[in-house]
Amino acid sequence: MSKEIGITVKKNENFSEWYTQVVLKAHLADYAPVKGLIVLRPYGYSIWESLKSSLDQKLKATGHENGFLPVLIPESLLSKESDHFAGFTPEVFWVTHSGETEIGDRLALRPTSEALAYSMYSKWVKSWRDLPLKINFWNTALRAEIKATKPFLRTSEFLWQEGHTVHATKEEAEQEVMSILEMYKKTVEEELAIPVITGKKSEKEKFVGAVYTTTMESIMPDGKALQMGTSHFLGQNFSKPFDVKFLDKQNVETFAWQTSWGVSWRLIGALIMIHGDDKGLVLPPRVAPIQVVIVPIYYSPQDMELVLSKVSEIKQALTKHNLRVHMDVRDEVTPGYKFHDWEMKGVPLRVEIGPKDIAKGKMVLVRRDSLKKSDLTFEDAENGILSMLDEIQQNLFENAKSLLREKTREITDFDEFKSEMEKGAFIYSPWCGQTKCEETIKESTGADIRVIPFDAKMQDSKCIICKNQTTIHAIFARSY
RNA sequence: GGGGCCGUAGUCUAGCUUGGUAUGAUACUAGCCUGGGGUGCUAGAGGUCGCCGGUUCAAGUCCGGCCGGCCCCA
Repeated sequence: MSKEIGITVKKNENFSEWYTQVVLKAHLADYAPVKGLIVLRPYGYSIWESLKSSLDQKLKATGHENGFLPVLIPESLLSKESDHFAGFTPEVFWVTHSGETEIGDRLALRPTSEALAYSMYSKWVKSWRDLPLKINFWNTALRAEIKATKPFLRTSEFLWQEGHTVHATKEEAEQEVMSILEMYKKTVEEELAIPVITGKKSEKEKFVGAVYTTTMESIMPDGKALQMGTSHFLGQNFSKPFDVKFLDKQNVETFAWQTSWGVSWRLIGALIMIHGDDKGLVLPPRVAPIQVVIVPIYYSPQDMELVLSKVSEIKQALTKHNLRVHMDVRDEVTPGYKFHDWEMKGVPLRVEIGPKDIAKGKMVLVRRDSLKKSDLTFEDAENGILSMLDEIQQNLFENAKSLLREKTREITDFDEFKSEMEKGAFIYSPWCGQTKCEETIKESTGADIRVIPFDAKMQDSKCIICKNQTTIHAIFARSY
């Protein structure tokens, strides 16, 4: 029937259009009236909630607390750290009036909260006993996107968390940077089933104001890289202008060492791109708002009663295991319609129960990842479904790892580099460490350094551009 | 950053060249029929034609500006 209900383009034929359709048609989000802003619908927000809850637990378990910061930051405060300010100012939204009255010190809608948070921290941190201070904020940030907006990937306001910590020593702060990055990696790999590569950003690509930035990066099916999260070592770059200092055990006034880090709903964008297929969204069970959908099938009122009571029984049994189960009892649409509908929405597992199944004592299971059908007896329902969900989660992760492998190359010759980059790839190449060579690559290929992986081991080699000796192995890619 | 395209009911769309307040489908509501891969019939309801201005007796249609969206190439 009407094909417009479903996804009308193939993922590998028009990736961009496919992505937009999945976001809208799976009811993840919709466009707001202002350019670059989206409304997150309950189905999309639920994914964010799962991700949030998983990360929040880990943060709390490691001594972080949540706080809340206001959205308006006076320009005078935002501009205190000059590099930081210069980096963000092109995309800041400004509030210039309250009612009809012009505001003298105009107010920024937070592009990030370092300035505001640290102006507060300077009041709260006086003694070594006040440290470490580890506060996380679940909020949104606003950065004006002039062109090329894309739901979840590039929006003028985005949901995220930003953590801001203060430490007595450099070592402790650097440990924090790494432990957060590891926490992010674990969360993304285990919950979203997306493998990431962790490492450092180059000087050119680091967070403005940071001493260095660590990052986790992944590659999308179209060959473009996506930054999945960052954790920054700020050193004393902010504690000095914002006066975050304390008296140490020797009664010496000392500037504190700081970190900041964040992940955003961009991760949902990655999830859509990595796992989705021609039929729509494919969700890993861990974050799926609905993990199991049960479609009852019946012809007569007698069958209806029989089927619905069996379906409720199964649903109840599964709910006891904390599974998110939905019973699709709509009678205005046919089973076939429901099958397509839930496939588009990416529900990991579908259960069909009709009179024939009840007669056989079995139900039909259909996996969203492979679309394979199988039987399961009612007695085995709970264990069978639990283990199949685990299998789906695993399988999605394995598929994503294969994608990453397929798209990764190791190249030392620049001509080969250029032709491979045209296809879209993660390219490991030796790099001398100079911004000049990095810029040459950017100009001629559009690719930049996504990450200098921690685990990239390389013999002494020659920079792909200037041929100077180096041991740095960087990953280059075009990016979102 | 550069270049194309688009905006009419919840959704998809005809009408625009050649001006006269709008076509069809789907979804929605009611009743029946159906139901294991996007059911069928009958009736009903649903519209500031993105916004503002201009031309005109008359603008969805022509002109200008703005807002919003999509795609392609750096």
